[in-house]
Amino acid sequence: MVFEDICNTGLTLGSTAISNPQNHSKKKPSSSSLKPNRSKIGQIGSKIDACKVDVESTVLYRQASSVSLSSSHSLSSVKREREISGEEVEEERAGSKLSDDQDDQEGGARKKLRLTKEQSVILEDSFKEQSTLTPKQKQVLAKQLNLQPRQVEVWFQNRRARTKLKQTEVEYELLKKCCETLTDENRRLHKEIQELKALNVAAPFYVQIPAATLTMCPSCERIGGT
DNA sequence: AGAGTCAAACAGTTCT
DNA sequence: AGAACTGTTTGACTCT
Repeated sequence: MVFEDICNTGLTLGSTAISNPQNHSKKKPSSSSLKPNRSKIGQIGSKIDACKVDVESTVLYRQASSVSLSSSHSLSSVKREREISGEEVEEERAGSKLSDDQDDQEGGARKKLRLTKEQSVILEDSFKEQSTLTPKQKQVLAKQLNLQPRQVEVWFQNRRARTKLKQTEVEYELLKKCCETLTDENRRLHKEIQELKALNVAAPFYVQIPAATLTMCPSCERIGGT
């Protein structure tokens, strides 16, 4: 492989493009302090919809989790079980009620929706085919997944952003390797020059041309003719 | 649409 | 064992 092939990514080595924006650790705050800031009145309608979905999914998530937690499985298997039971979750999502889950919503703390395995698979498949959706495709997919079109839209936005981030990380690693290789090569060549110079000083036996006809370039220190 | 960000959910590790 | 802490993933939002 040629260096140009590796290095021609069109990227600049800016540190801001490399840093991971998600690496901000936070202590888990108390639920009462977790009020999302919602300032724009114009978006309240859609947010109410989103909240409703979250609340609904919370009920279902809890139901799925409580079953798994009663067993002796590890946390990861709990998650897997929840994903496996996605079909039930999906069914219940459609006809869920809010009334019997008021303890969860005390203080207005909002739980986060997690997509089921099936929903994720379908979204991933769609993304593989096309990374952007037409409004029509969005509608169809939302209906198929029993989600709000807005949720599908947001999922695609996030997916694009995170794909790009991963790609950037891969390219950064490639450029880093490329840079290291070039540095090594540069070091090696400098050393070689020094050795040749030393050799030249020690035994200039090969100079056959009369010294008077030769000139030395002051910058590159090469010997040339007149 | 993309970038930046927040925060819930989850996973792994350390401490008691 | 389980509480506490730390780090990661991901759904959702705002701003440009």
